[in-house]
Amino acid sequence: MKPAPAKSSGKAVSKARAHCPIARSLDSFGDRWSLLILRESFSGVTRFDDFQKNLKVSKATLTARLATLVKRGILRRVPIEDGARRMHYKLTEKGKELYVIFIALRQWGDKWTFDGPPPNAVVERANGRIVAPVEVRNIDGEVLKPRDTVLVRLS
Amino acid sequence: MKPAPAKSSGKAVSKARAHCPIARSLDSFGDRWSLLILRESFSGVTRFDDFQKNLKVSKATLTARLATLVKRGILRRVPIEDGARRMHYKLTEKGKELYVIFIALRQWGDKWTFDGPPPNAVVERANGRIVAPVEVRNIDGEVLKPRDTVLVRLS
DNA sequence: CGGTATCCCTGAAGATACTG
DNA sequence: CAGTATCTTCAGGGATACCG
Repeated sequence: MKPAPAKSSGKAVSKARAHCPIARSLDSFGDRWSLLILRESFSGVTRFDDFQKNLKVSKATLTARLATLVKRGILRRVPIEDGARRMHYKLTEKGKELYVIFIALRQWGDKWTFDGPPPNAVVERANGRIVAPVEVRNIDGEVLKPRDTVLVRLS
Repeated sequence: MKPAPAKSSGKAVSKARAHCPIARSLDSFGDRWSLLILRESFSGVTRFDDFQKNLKVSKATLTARLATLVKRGILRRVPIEDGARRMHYKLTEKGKELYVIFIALRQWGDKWTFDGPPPNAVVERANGRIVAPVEVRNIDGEVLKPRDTVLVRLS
């Protein structure tokens, strides 16, 4: 496929997106279904059918989203060794490093997007203690606020 | 008169989305433009025209996205006290708490979505030191990995 | 089981023009 | 400056049917 359909209209990637690591991140997994698929992945789901049953997504869409996530290197497609044509979709290292983002999104969503008290909590598996809110820290472990940091271009 | 209009097609919010704090988070600010607008907000931009010039977004779209962010309580619309009809769009507390998410998205995007070395880095304003990678920690400050945590429903 | 192949509908967003 | 209004295009995704 061509990377440049020219045709400026529509969903062409603007320069503002192309150079922004935040936009590039969400372009990698931030669409309607990919993050739900990845949420399932972090819960241990690996099979097409399980994704489909859990998410109630159409098969065509699921196929497309899984293919994209594989192409992006976030999931890996591995055949199950059982003689059948079954497939596993497993998180790559790149995918696993989305973990902190997902936890941060969860914490913010639980805190701010429900009317009542948060309906969920992330807890330690071993002892059930609530996980601390994710924070930005410097290399000394001190918590940083928005005004404490700035972006620099390296290239 | 249909008992269940259902009207399933299109972008209706599925149950999978409605109850998922991750999906709800991205539904709040994860669209094509909102996160770029918020990126600008974290850089100190507050005025319509500055958003428009920096992002090269159409005015209609910018108006719509700003309105949505205000409605969601992420931005606040405040008149500038200069006699003119100028407006500021400022981050609310809810908006400011997106900070850690944006930093995490930036770090992941810089690390994984460029072919060469990361083109950007988040550094401390005061001394230029690279900010540590955001991590998930328990209340004792110990770093947690995906297998160490689980989601529990409170309601 | 794990997909393809169509067909259709919808919403996001660009372009352009107009307004107080 | 800070929007509205209108028109159009386009990609995502549901529904449905089919396949090895």
